[in-house]
Amino acid sequence: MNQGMTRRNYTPTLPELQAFAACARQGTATRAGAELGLTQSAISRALGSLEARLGVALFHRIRQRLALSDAGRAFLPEAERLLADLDRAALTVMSFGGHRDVLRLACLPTFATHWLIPRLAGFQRIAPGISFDITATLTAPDFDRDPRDAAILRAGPGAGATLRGAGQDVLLEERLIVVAAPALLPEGDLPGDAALSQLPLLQQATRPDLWLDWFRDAGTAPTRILRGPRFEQFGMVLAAARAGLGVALLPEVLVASDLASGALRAASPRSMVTATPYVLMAPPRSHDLPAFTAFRDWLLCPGAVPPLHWSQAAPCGLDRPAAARHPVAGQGPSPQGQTPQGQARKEGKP
Amino acid sequence: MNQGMTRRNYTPTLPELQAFAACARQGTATRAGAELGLTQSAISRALGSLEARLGVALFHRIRQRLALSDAGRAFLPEAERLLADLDRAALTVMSFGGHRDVLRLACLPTFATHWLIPRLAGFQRIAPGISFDITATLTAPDFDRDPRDAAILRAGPGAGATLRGAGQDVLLEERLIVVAAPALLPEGDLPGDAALSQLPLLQQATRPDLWLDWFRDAGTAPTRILRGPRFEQFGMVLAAARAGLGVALLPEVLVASDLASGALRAASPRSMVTATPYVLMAPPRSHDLPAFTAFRDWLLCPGAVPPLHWSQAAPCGLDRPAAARHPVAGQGPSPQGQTPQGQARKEGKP
DNA sequence: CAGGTTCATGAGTATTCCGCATGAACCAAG
DNA sequence: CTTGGTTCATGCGGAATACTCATGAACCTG
Repeated sequence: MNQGMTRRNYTPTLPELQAFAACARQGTATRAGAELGLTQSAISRALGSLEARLGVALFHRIRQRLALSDAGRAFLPEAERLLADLDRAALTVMSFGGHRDVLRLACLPTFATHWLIPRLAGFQRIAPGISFDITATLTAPDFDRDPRDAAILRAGPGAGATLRGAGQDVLLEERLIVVAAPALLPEGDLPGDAALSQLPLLQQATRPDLWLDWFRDAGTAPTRILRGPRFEQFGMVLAAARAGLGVALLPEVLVASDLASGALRAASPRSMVTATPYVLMAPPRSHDLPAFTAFRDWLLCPGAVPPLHWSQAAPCGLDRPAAARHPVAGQGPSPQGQTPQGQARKEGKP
Repeated sequence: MNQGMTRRNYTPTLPELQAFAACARQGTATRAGAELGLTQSAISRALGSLEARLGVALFHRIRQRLALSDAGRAFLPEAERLLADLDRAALTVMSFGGHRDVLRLACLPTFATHWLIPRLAGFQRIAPGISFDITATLTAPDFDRDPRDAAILRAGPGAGATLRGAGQDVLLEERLIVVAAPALLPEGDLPGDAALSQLPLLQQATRPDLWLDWFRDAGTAPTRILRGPRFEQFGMVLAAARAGLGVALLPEVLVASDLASGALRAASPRSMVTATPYVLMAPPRSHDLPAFTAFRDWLLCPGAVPPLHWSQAAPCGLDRPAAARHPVAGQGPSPQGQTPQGQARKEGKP
């Protein structure tokens, strides 16, 4: 095999390390392959090759699953750190060069984790010369001081001078739905609002009014609505819902994969669209960066951002029904921590 | 190219990193190739490939030399650390490897150096899953407090409670012979005892009576016998003999290879067997360790411990004429520093 | 039982890594 | 100046690596 150079026989190859890390994350070689865009066969071989090379069983084969051995558990953080360091070192040195672009984005954390990052592989295929430096934020950056090229947040009023002159492109609306772990829901039809309010309602501390808006027409007492475990981010609320701690009101785009896998179920036929869609915002200087313009074009193109369970022939836009095509200049975003103004639109049966 | 997996296009390959680091060290691709066992061509390509991948010139080509660029200078420590970390991580996880047992032995230092360790390769071939941790000692370990699994010392009376309950297996007798560097010996027949006593006699400080025992029947004055350079261990005595400092009385098993190579010659046709053979001693708990029982079986098997110049077809036991098969329980060893009790048996012509 | 999922592995394919040979540039000695 | 040696870059070809498709065995569910 292409060990290359005079590497000692025990030195792992990068494909082996990647296969190992993906198997550890996914629990099966088949799913690791799906994550890495390879076949189960390639993963199985790479893993077997690595184990033979090191003379250690990194996984126990338990029926049709891969369970980390003690050695594998010890090796995993090392392998993941090595892979991350290698990427970081390359990106760092690339900043010396004029021919590679690093696009620096700020993004709402849960949206980055659950929507943006899983889709970036698609953009990489289109533009392999562009890489990313993504930081989490709840507030819009001051583009005059902050070196970041763009931010993905929810649009909204306010934010003062921080977005002077920054343009905004609407990516998708924030459609909220009610979900819960299947064990928490009664069998049969979906519960009505009255029944829902009897269940523990998971609270998002930075969006305290969401449940109030949801139950506006139900006449439910506010004290009851606001009672329930409280979490600071949507990501935490999502985890609590999965754990069966209660019923959650979450953006649909963040729970698509959990709904598909059955970890969560819709708990109401209704949904609620807020007045603050997700937007890409950027200062005028960013429009001079080829990396940014390529990224923006891709995000806004109706066929460019596939659903998470992407396949070659899948039509695009299934999770982006109505993306705006023109920037809304001068309008500030409402960070996740601010109460949205205006009436949230309701959908579904009242 | 064999990028492997779904690595981003900018992620360097290991051959590239190695070529880069070697060029930085050597200053030319040709010398880097020599260091890595490759041709200049392979190095040049790998380096060019890495630079193209990162979009950065890592070296300036100055006439016929490679000089690190600023980017290259920044990248070098990262690259070297990554390569080192990768090796270290692999070695670390390998230490979990394959059901390996570590057998902890204490052993007389010169016996370990000259007899045991040179023969361990043979045992490794039989039991590759067992490795060793060998420490030097002149005294028997207290197996109740000491974590060591076994010890190889000379048997003898005394030693009190340290060996309570420890079993002993005789490995081989201590047969002493007189040797010297060839240049120190007269031509022709071996010298008699009278002539020997005229030569400097190398003294073993922890075994002061050995020469007295040797010359018991010769009527040589004790003062003359005990005159000569004095050393604390047999290993030092052996080195002094090789250096031609004098005549040495040493265990035959420790000088076999020097006799074979001609560095030393027998200086007397006689030999003297002491009452304190080499023994393997171990507490009862060690008999529950598969590694120990395997080692003990190997040591005690008549065909298992070959002479140092071992070959596939060589009959075993040539240097172990009479190994005891049963443990001598409760009998303490005499450390090398103690005077043996009882009359040493004499062999050869008187 | 049938149907689906999983891992391991044979056989074959595409790509990477590398060696040999060569040309151009550079350097030192005569 | 010429000659001989050293260096880097690159064409061409071969061996090894990384991977896919297909298949069998084991496992799981209805």
